[in-house]
Amino acid sequence: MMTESSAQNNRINADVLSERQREILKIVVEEYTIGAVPVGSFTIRAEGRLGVSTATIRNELATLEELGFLYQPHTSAGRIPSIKGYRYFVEQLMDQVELSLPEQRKIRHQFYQLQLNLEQWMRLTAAILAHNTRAASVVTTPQGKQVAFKHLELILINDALVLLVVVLQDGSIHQEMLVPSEPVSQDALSLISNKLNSLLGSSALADIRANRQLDGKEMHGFESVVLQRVLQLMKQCEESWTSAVYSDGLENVLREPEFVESGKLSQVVRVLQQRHLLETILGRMMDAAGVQIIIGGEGTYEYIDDVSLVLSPYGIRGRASGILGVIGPTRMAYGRAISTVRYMAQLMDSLLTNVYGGE
Amino acid sequence: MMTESSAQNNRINADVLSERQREILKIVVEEYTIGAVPVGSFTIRAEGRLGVSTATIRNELATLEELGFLYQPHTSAGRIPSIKGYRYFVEQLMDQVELSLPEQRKIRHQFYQLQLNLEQWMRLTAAILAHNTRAASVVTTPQGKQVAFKHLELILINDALVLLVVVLQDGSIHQEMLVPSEPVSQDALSLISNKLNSLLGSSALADIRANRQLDGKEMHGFESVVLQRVLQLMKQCEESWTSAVYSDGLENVLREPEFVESGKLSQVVRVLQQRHLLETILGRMMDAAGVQIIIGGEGTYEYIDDVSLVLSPYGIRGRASGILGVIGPTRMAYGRAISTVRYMAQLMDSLLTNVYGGE
DNA sequence: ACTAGCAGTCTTGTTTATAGAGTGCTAAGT
DNA sequence: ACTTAGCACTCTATAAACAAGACTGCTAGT
Repeated sequence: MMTESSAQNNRINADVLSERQREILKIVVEEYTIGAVPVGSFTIRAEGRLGVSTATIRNELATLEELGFLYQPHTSAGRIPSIKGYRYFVEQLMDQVELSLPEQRKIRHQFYQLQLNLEQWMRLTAAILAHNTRAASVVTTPQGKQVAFKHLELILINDALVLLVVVLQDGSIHQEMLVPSEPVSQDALSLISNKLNSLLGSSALADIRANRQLDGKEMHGFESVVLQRVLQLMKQCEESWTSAVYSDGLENVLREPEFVESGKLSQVVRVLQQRHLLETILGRMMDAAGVQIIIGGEGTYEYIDDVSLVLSPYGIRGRASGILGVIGPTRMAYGRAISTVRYMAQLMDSLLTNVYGGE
Repeated sequence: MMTESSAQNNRINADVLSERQREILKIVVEEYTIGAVPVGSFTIRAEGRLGVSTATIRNELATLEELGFLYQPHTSAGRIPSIKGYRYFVEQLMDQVELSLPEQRKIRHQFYQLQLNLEQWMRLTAAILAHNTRAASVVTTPQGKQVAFKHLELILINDALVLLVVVLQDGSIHQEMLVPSEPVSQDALSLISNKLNSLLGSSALADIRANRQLDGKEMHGFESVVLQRVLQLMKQCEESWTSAVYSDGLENVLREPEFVESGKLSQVVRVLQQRHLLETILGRMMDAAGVQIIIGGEGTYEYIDDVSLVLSPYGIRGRASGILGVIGPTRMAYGRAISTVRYMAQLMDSLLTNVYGGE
């Protein structure tokens, strides 16, 4: 028996299948993707690409099933691609097409209408992914490899309340309210922020911690409160790398026939809603390069079957990265999904590099 | 025939029903809420609160149906509350209980563990609402009645990029990247931000617009770019009042029997995902006081039937307000939902007033 | 090596029968 | 004038039986 394929070890030797078997497998996947109905020999024959009879096709189908690329939900039904079948399709059979130029242009155009606002970019990316693939999309904000301080600002809201705004190196902004133990003036706040800004410079969290000089300096009460909060904030950023998750197109997926009944929709919703699931899955993506495909949970993720993910890291080479991609039924149009995800990742790469990468 | 009840005009005269009819209607709603199965005379009898025979109950049920409080999905099935029935239940019959003190304490405790961070509050509120009511929750950020400037900051990211951070009166923070036409220094940026900060003061958008003085002042290129962006940003805030929507517990609702099949789940998803639907619904809530209940769309919202909303505005009296609440099947536990929504709204009121309200 | 033909298997849809839930009505009781 | 026991009736839900159809796998012939 062949070893099980998995996301980690998923290359399937191309030679195990004859050209005709490859063609048949391809047709099965394509037809099943369209119709969501098991594909039989007559349907394949009707496709016209094969010049052989249904009997021959049946023989090949039997072989493909034996090899684990297809299965029957029951005797006397057509064939459905197995996870292994999808895997083979994706790696060996699929027509790798790029998004058409008009589509690319249209997408770029939508971005150019936006201001230089990361949040809007993420939202738009999620919307485009969902719309183009007719699946649900996920986009996480790009996060710097190491958390480093950039700037802080203290703003007096009223005499009992101070707004602390911290800007980190990756451009992310964090806010928090502070209650000073005694009334302060905006001038006093400006002094503190100037001092801390020049003190902290652009240092990474580790550097700041190491810098014993900070303790040495005399800090009066509120100053050290601010410093503590800044450090704590940076620590939080370091720990949870998914600051925000944008998602769109859930309604696409709940129209799919495999989700209308059965609890399978809840798998998608769970993945999208429960932060730690998403972190588990996306966490393993971070170090990968290019578009990654997880088909039907593929052994590693027990809680999702019948659900596939097409994901890609994106960001600025070596400095910051996020994840974007789509989630849909195993029976998804992988070609379109992959090309869309790849294009969006590249687009975000270049947008981010243009804007932030000049350093 | 009676006039249709609606969210606007929904008081139903208490006198139309006898005490026994009221009791029966109450039992029907309660039982149906639990079981999701049409309630028949024997079930009502078994409840034990009524000392009469099933035949008598049947007569009363027939009357209640005639009056429009109940209906049968088909002859020889039990009764299901109609929208009117739910309405009457909610207004006249329901046991109005507060959240128990231990529950209140537990919730407050969760908040006190958080920093003074609005975003975290919103998230927690959404989580608590969803968990407590076993429905999906929605929370929108409180937004000031009028958009007013508070502070801006310009931070040099690199020589081709400037981060603009704008803080508005309601404490909301907005960021955007700007590309100066020619390289600038941080010192130059500080000059600009100081100038604009003192110029704009704490003025509302309308005041700024009216202030022709701004045009009069000579502004060199980048300075006016910044000003333009600030104004545009404030305009956007004024137009769309839902800056962010937090939601949780969608998985609760998709376990409900009326949603497992049929397209009814998509109603909930649509309301939660599609911004403009939410704005339509929540928009009418803003001026109301206290907990509002929309049952099964109730005529006004055609796109939702079999879905109910329990919502409440919250915020700082007269200055800022958002909406929080839950969305679930019409067959939801209104008592629990209402008491939870009310408590959370009050809690947020007091938290916000404590922090921001001191002005 | 391929294919026509066919028996066999399984699903799906339809029909029919049955049991059960619940009603509405009537007639009798309080 | 209510209330209630009893019963006929209706409709659903479930199961069983059956026919039609979809595919297959196999065999034998090209």
